[in-house]
Order: sequence, then structure tokens, then C-alpha cells
Amino acid sequence: MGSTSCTCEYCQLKNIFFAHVKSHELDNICDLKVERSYSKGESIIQEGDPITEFVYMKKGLVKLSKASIDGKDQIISFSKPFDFVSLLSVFSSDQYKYSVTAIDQTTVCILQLDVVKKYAEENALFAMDMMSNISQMTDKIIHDSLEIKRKHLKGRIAHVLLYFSDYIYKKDEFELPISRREIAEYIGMTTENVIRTLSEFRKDKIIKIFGKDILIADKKRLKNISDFG
Amino acid sequence: MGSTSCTCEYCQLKNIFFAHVKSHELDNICDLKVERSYSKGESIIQEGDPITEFVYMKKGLVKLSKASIDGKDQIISFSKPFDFVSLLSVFSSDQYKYSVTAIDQTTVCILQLDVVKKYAEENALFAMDMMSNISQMTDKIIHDSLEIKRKHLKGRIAHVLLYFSDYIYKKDEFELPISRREIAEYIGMTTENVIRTLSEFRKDKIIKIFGKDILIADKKRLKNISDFG
DNA sequence: AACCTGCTATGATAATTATCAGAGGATAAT
DNA sequence: ATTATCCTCTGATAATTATCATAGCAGGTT
Repeated sequence: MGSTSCTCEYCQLKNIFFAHVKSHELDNICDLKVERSYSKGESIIQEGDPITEFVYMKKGLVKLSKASIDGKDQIISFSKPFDFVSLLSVFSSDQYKYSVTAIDQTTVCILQLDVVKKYAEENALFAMDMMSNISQMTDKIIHDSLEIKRKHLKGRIAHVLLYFSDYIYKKDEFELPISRREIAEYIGMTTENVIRTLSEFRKDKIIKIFGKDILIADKKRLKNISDFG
Repeated sequence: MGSTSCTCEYCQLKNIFFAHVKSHELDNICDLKVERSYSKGESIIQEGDPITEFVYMKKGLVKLSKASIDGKDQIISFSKPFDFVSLLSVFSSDQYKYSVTAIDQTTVCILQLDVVKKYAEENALFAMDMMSNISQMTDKIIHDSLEIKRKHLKGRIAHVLLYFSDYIYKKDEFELPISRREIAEYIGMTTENVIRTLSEFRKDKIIKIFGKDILIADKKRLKNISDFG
């Protein structure tokens, strides 16, 4: 049973998300799934879109954002592989409350929402897995949001740099996937002040900057600024 | 079947949360549930507590808060009846990541977590109901957090006043359930500036203040400040 | 080439917000 | 009754952050 062309059984996500879906059900899911790729800057989900699909990330990096009443964008968070970018709205609304945009070459897998809901209704362990995923995702968003809120501009910039260094790239040298303006949209400050603070860090030899390439030279100090600055 | 002393079948929460739990199961749940009352200021859940119980609100008002690294408290959100104050951490961690404190006379119902998890595992529709609840709760937290982040101090104070007026009390005159310091902890400003801004609103005849009693005199203007201030 | 547009950058200045200091009132504790 | 603590309130000043203006540079377009 099941088509031999299904590659889901080799997908890394299988054991994380589909741990409690039976093998023959997985074949079924596999036949129904669609894989899509997006290059940097492309829109994956638009705020207000009806939620008819269930989207999860296989590869790449995206931002979740929301337009505010005055037309400006606010970035809610970033998602990397194994995150389920639909989850935030999918069980509370019939349309997306935020947009999802690729900020790096990104591959997602897509299932029809009614298929996923049917599985969840029939398979409580699968539903529990989803709950755990939602919960972890929102825990992170709320935690980061509180951290950013209590910090001054310098601490916020330090926080963002450490976020990409420690959480996303796990390297001290990386290419910033977002512009200074987007950093500003994430931490709630002006673009000019983001640029200025990065320049200060450079002058203080805490980081090195070559355009979008960042090298963290003094992580201890950056951590200190993030915690108490 | 089921004890006649069970009052759950008359509980308002029944249809919201237990819509998909069968009647005889409800009797079982009823026998296992414990009801507890807290007066204003009393701690219901302490950050770091192991999660062994599942708590939902029957009556009253609570705040969810978190201690930051520098010892100060940050308020995450407020919860009123029909909110499930455990939900935020319960499926992603084995200990609470935040504290819950009564800010008004509050009654909660408590079930052992393993009982709830067992029901969720056996009854996917019940699990789906919980997912929907988690989702709605976090949607609100994230939405409010973004709103607050993009506003200046005056807009933030206006936001809080409208929050209590429109969402919690549904009246233009109400008693603030929290201190100025707690407002500050919620919107990320200093206590002095919260007091100062409230005084300004009073001088501008937007609100009337008698200690903790607030009367919104010019809602239109307050709304305008909240949206664009 | 000439023209946009968006991103990065810096300085000067204005606006916002925090900090520090002091004071009165209410409430609880001894 | 007195002390202590917490909350509210105001003013003065310092620090932080936003706004405005300007400019160089890269990429895309006509």
C-alpha cells in the first residue's frame, strides 16, 4: 500500500510531527501534500487570506508579520524548519491574522486544512502533538516579546544579534537575513536608531560589520548588554 | 449514573469547554474536580511550580505575570472567566513559566492534569476544543502585545483604560483592579509616567479619577489617542 | 546614460521617557 | 500611638529615542 514515489517517510519532519500517524495514513497524507519553494522576499501567506491549507516549514527561514492601523509592518517572530507557521491562527480563526514571508530560500509542505483537521479529530495523539507544537511556538513568542519589551534599544539590538547567532545560525559569523528596517519593525524602534546602535557596537569592537555580514567579536559583552542594557 | 451532588452539569463552562465530553464522563470529571476561591492579591499559581493540575477560571479576574532577570515583574495578560489559565504552558513544559495572581475575588476549578490529558488522548474533539482555546488566548496576547509595542505612553494608557472598559467590565465607569505600578508592569513604562499620564487625561477632561475609580468621560477622544497617539 | 527606489549611514535637534527627590495619605504591623 | 510600607502624586533634571535633513551607494528600469 502507498505509492513508492512518496518521500515523506524519509522526511525529517515525519518523526516530529507525524509520530502518531500510522504508516498507511502517512501514505495517504503523502499523496495529498504539495511542496512549494519560495525565494527570499516572496510572500507565502498574506494577512487576511482564508485558511484552507496547513503549512509547515521544511527548509529556510521566514518572518511572521502584521500590518498595524497606521500602515506600518510589525514583525511578530521568525520561524525555521520544524515550525508550523499555520498553527498560530489555524484553530482560532478562519483567516490568517498575520503574513508569512520568506527571508531566505524556503521550502514548505502544504496539506489541505480539512485533511489535517480530520486526522486530528480521529487521532487524539496527533492532536496532542499539534497542541504541544502550538504551545512551544507561542511560549517562545511571548517570552521574546517580554524580553524585548523590558530592554532598552542597545539591549534589544544585542538580543536580536544573539537570537540569530545562537538560535538560528549557531555561529558567531552570519549574514543577517533581514534589513535594518526589519530589525526596527521587530523590536519596535526606528531604522535610524538600529543603524546607529549597530555602528556603536562596531566602534566599541563588540561586532564587525560588512554590510549584512555580522561577526560577533565579544559575545560576553554582547550577552551582558542584552541582559542588563 | 453519576452522583446527584455534581453541579457541573449546571456550570456555564460545561458547554464551552466540555461540549464534546459525554455525560457519564462529565460525572466522572465532576467527582474529581476541586473548586478553590482566592481573594484579591492571593497567588494561584507560582512561576516554576510543577504543572500537576489543570486550572480554569469560573469567576473573577487574574493577572498572568513573569519575573524578569532583574527582579522586576512583567504582566503578560489578564484572564477572566472561561479562560484556561493553565493552557499557556501545559502542553509545552512540565512547570509553569508564569505566575497567576487574583486581582479580584476569584473562583477556579481544578482537575488533575493526568485526568485531562487522558481525556484529550481518548477524545480528539475535546482536544480540538482545547486547541481552539489555546489559540484564541495566545492570539489575544500576541495582538495586545503588538498594539502596546507600537504605541507611545499616552496611547498605551488609553489602550489599557479601553481594555478594562470595553473588554472586562463593559462599562464606562469601573474600579481599576490593579495599581498604577501594575499598569506600568503591563505596558512597560515607569509608575511615575503612568500616574502622570492619568493626571493629564484628567486635566484634559477625558477621564475622571477618584482613586481607583475611573470614569471615561470622552471615549471618542480616548479611542483616538489609543489608535494614533 | 539617466532616473528611480530602497538601504545604509551620520548629524543636529526635538520629543519622549526615565530617574531622582520629596511629600501626603492609606493601611497594616508592633 | 508609632513605625513601616506601599501607593499616589508632582517637579526638576537627565537620559533615551524619534524626527528631520542630507548623502552615498547599489540595483533595477526606461
